[in-house]
Amino acid sequence: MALSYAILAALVERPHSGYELAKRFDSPVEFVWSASHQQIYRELTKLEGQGYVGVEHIQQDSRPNKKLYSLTDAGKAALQAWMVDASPASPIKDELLIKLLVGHIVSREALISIVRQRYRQHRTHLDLYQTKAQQYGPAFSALSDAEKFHYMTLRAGIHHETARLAWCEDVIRFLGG
Amino acid sequence: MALSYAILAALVERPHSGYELAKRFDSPVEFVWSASHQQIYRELTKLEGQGYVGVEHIQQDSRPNKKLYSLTDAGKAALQAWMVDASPASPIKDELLIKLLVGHIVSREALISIVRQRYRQHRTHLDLYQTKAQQYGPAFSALSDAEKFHYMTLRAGIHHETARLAWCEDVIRFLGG
DNA sequence: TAACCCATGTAACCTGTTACATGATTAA
DNA sequence: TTAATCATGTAACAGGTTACATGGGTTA
Repeated sequence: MALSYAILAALVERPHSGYELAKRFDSPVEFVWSASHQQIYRELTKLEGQGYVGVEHIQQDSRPNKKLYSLTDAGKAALQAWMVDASPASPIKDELLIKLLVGHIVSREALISIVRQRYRQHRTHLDLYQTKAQQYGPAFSALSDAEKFHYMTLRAGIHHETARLAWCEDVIRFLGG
Repeated sequence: MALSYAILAALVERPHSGYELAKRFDSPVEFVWSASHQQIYRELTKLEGQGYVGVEHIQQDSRPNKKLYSLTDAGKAALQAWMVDASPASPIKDELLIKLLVGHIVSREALISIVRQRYRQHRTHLDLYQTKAQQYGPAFSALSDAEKFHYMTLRAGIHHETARLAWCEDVIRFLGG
């Protein structure tokens, strides 16, 4: 469900090929949603069948031909209708929590190691979000509406990674790392 | 994958029936993992086939008979082996982010409404986590190892909900709510 | 008498992951 | 010559959601 709307949302900005969408949905930090190219091609086929996206076949010489997908009026209307409904908070579902819950059945060293690895990942993600946020500059009011909204999604990433980092620090301190 | 290990982790504490597991995995805030009863019964069948859990059929008079599942040595070993592997951070995947990314195509009022609803949920969740955390009392060092580890998972919930709340506040301020 | 708790399941469907498959162009 | 980029897909499987199905005991 959400993936189709994430695709429609990406198409609000401009038309994309499946390949382009796949690249944008590739990294857990790049876009607001993530998915594999297999999922995206499957979903685009469905969205086309529903009339929510239109396709233009583009012939290319020195590159494979591609299909450019764009948002139809029906697609935009469906997206808007979905947007005004509530989105309940989803459960946390972090594997590390399972591991920590029964942490007493493995060695402290092993736990410290996996929490440290995770700490580094969140550090990297946070740096990425912060670098991107800085590109919006200090003059927030000078930004376009679309840019301001995009900035607010970056804020979510920053809050998220900061909280995860703080938790990893708590745990490492507790484990005596 | 993770669900099976979450079940094994719950069985570390004590044997459970499918119904009991389903109750513990029911709420997004109650346990470290969530799943429906359908998923749990399916998974238990698989875990039994793998020899990771054992079943005891319990006859009851004034209640339906039940099956008590407990962790086998093989199950515990599998859980331990899984626990020492790294758990990469998973993508954020919050529908609200999609909605905010293209927030300019719906009314501010609608956005404020859905963000406020979400804010209230995170408030409720945070209160729950904090109430539970207080039950561990101020004497952390007096707790058993298992209790300390459980407390650390509550800390994750507290960090998580606090971060989400802060983000909702950012967004509401931005939207002029 | 209605709703809830206990207790277990099947079936269909949707979403997400992993593996397989192809093939030209371009940059190191 | 090796790897990356562009570009599209199929197939099998695992994980998660929704709907359907049953039925006794307890509490309001």
